Amino acid sequence: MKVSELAKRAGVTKDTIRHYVAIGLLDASRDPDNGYQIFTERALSRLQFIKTARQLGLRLDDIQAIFADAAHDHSPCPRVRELIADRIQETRKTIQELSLLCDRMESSMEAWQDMPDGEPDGHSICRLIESQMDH
Amino acid sequence: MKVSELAKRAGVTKDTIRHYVAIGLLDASRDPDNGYQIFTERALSRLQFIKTARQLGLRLDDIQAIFADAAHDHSPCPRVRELIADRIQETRKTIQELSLLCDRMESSMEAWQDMPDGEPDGHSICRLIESQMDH
DNA sequence: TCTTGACCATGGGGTAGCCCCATGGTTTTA
DNA sequence: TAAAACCATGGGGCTACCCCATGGTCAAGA
Repeated sequence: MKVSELAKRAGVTKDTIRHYVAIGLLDASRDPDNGYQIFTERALSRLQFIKTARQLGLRLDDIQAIFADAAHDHSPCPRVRELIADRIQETRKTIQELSLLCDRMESSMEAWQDMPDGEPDGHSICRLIESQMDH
Repeated sequence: MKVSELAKRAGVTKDTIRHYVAIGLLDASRDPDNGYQIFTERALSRLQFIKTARQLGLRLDDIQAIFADAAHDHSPCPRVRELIADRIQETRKTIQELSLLCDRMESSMEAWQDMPDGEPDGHSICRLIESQMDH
């Protein structure tokens, strides 16, 4: 099948496929007449695998490593368990950081509730932000 | 002062300053003898302002806009209130998405608890991930 | 059969906010 | 005076693509 059909069947964009092919995550043969890429059913299932892995938070190079394991007749499963465990930690940390950011933003908004908008005076840029400068 | 001193006093890297100068967020004059950048105390306070704004979740182009307001004798405060309100919404949404991702990862890990690592067989790539393919 | 619209490939730029490296000139210090 | 420290410039890298322009190819209707 050609790239558009693969894209439609997998539910991704052509650009995504082109990207995966470019980095060697997916491979295609070529129609010798016109140079068009030809994908097999196998490519489709690989692409679906990639989609699932992405939904689980894996990165493209993680998925590369998984494919490399499989290609070397080595079970990628232990690696997958580790990767996901790591990703869970990272994601929790990110969530925590974003929560703190949210707190900062909200407490600033609250503090600004009773502050008038500052008018430009040549010294200050924005009174609201400047009022938060020690935090 | 030269770039290193500014960097040290503001608590940012030289590269950060170079970046800000490159995009016009910060400006510097030049020593005519050697072309070195010269920063004023004003640049330092601008940089501190930028740091605070970044800590509040504002993006560099937001900050550009704030400076542009101030430069046009227009109070940036209303804009800042809007920007932060928007950013709060976005951040909440991101947190929600990451929480869902975390849930997916955790429920997968749990489901894999009692699954053995699959051995390569030429058809399957990774049993663990494939077991999640319908979600 | 011709045309026109849909499809394909390639290459390049953009995203956010920097970090890191290499090269080569300058300044400072011992 | 020579080495160490500092400066500027330019380019590549990160993440996972998206979007655009150009130009060739194909398929279906008039």
